Amino acid sequence: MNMAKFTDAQKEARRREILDAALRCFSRNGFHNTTTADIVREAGVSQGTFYLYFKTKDDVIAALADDESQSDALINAMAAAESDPVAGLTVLFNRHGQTLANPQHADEHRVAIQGWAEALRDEAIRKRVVANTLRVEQEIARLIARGQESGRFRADAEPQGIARALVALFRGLTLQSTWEGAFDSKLTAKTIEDMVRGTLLPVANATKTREK
Amino acid sequence: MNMAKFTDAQKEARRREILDAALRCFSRNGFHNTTTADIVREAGVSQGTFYLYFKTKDDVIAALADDESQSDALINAMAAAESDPVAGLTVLFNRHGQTLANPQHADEHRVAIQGWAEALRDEAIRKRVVANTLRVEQEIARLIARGQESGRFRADAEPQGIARALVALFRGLTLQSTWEGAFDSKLTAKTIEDMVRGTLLPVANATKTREK
Amino acid sequence: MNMAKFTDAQKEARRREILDAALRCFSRNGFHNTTTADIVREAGVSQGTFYLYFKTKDDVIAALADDESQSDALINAMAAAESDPVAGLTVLFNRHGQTLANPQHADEHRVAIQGWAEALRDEAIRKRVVANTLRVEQEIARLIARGQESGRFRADAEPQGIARALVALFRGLTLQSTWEGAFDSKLTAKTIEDMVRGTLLPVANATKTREK
Amino acid sequence: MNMAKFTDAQKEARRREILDAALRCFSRNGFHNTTTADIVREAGVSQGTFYLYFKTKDDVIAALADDESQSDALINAMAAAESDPVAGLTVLFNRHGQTLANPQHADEHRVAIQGWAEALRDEAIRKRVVANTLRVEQEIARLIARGQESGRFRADAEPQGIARALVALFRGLTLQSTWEGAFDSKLTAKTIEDMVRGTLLPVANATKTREK
DNA sequence: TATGAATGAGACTTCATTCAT
DNA sequence: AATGAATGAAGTCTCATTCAT
Repeated sequence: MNMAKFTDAQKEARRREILDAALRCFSRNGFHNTTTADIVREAGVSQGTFYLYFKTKDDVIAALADDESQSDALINAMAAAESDPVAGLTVLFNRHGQTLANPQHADEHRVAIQGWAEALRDEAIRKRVVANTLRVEQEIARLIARGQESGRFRADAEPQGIARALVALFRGLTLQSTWEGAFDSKLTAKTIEDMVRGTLLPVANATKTREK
Repeated sequence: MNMAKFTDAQKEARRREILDAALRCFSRNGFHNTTTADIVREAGVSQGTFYLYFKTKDDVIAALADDESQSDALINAMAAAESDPVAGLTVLFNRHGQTLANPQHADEHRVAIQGWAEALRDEAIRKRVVANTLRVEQEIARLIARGQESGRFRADAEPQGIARALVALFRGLTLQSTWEGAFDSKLTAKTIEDMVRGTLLPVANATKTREK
Repeated sequence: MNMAKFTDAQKEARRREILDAALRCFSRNGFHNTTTADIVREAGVSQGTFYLYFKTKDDVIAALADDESQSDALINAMAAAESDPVAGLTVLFNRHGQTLANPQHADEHRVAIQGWAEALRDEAIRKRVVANTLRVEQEIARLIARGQESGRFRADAEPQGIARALVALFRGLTLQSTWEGAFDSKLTAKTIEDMVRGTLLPVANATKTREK
Repeated sequence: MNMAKFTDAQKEARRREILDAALRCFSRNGFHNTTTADIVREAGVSQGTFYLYFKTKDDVIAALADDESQSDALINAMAAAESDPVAGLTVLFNRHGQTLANPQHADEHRVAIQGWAEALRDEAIRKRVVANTLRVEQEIARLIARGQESGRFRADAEPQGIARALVALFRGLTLQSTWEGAFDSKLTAKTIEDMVRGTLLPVANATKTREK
């Protein structure tokens, strides 16, 4: 017999196809109202093939949860790369605001929300989600700390608490923007900026900003 | 003739029992991993009885979504009742922070999160959740507006945007506190207060507070 | 305790109401797609009351099968009452043709057909239907025999066989007229008359008739 | 790639097995007292397999209704093939009489009767049954018309009406022969022949026949 | 006599997963 | 590596019937 007919890259590509198909299905109908039959139909493969790439249906959910982490991580990386922490935060906010308003990411958001619910009952998923949350929080806290070190952020702010609040805020906004078709991203962005400014910037700066 | 065998109150009580049982089950295993058999076992009634009080299993989910609305409404009512809008907001934050930390409300939060996911695919649930969101936002926005009228909040704040952000923030915190066993409510409460203060209070006040 | 609060007549009236309600329901949805809940709703009584008047749901079906017999019997009685057997048969045909075309009897026909199917699996119903069939056949055979005795029908006709064929014919026409909205009763009546004439009347008569 | 694991013929055979099993079950207990579990047990397949070949239980009923049509059509085809219309009718009568008396066809007749009842509430079935009825009527009417053209049948007979009456007659006889174990097919056949003769054959012929 | 809430067996159907080809 | 027919456990919901009031 000939072994390893397919390269790893080919196999990975196949896996991705199935994963993308699953994402679309899950977004449309939710995890539990999506059958493996739906997924394979959407992916254009057979039932048997599905099980060559995933051990169970829950496996797919977990794999998608990882994906989500990766995209978040990407955003963070970009933000952290900025040398100016204020600009870094701005990049972070804008990026996130854009994905909220961008219909192209709608599927991912819809599936992410379902993942949050799933995390309640699936230990593996929960661990991934929590770990991801902590990681993002650390990134943001570090940005804030750098801003404090450089004297541009108030020294008495709590990087940890603020970071956590910001992640929570983003998650909540994801919910709202996904439920409602329209989403006033400008108003929201302004509010967040105000909040962050009021909390992080020294009074003098804050005042100046307001007076603009 | 028409001697009502059971009063409406009795029937409502029965319904509540089933609803509470369902809440416990859903909290434990999630909507979709809870069978009607689980619910009736927990409630101590027969399968048939369940369908005497609910048309379908999804009906229970919707009913629970309503419940959630009611409890939120209660909180708001109390907050709005305060003559001092600043105190009103404080009541609101404390209340919410307490329920987050209170294990007694854990079931409700766990089910609420699942409801958010469910809202993505069930129009009826989505409408309820969105309507509830708007209602809460209005309440908070009104509190803020009253604070602005009395000159205690900055006039240039956007009540609507801030209210929306606060609701989002609360939702996100609900996620985090439910996933992680422990939740540093003190740090979180302080952060939120800071955020709100920095955003709402006039600079002079904000500064004073900070200096305390 | 006071016994016999209701007279038999009152009880019978109540029973009839339920029976009529059941007939309407069965006609609409068939025996098996009609629930006892449907029947009591249509009759305006409670579930419990239903079981005061009927032992089981099948009981209702049997009772309706009897009803059918009675109405058929009525028709026969009238036909038999005619002193002239030819006129008697004519009455019989016309009566039957009229009920086929009459929408008022539609429910009864629809339920009768279901009874035929039910007779296949329910011994009690089958016995009733067969007994009824035989009785009607006897009546018709007797009419024919009387016609033969008076010399108006051909002596070599087989009353038994013809009677049986006529009953079969009527049943088949019931099917067709019930399935199809419209029913050309005139053409059918003429055909039956021709058939009977050709079979029963002496050649001379038959010819004369034709020549008219 | 797309190596058809099973040929269409194999799949059709499997479908037939289930269909035949269903026929036996329906014949025994009726549509509504036959469970899908009964059918799959009789067919020797699993529940899941059943739903691989039929969308619902009602689907099976419809499929059987079609089968019935086909067998009837077969009979007609044979009758129509006869060059002599009188002989054609005879073939038709004999065929039908034989299946009535033949216990091998008992199941089909029992199920056919149930289909008649089912046609009252299921539009799809009704359409099939009515269409089938019309088709058979047309065939018979054509036979009669051919007989008239060749001068062997009376010119004043109404092919349409007679055909319709004959179909009705056959249906009614199916009922009777199915309810009662025994069925005097000889007497019945003779009666039908007499009826048809009396109606269709010219007087001279009719008389001659009688005198035989 | 009348009510209608309660019951629970059982019906239909779905679906994740397997395995022979 | 790929297929897709087969499986059967399990889920949701219905409904004839009972019984305490």
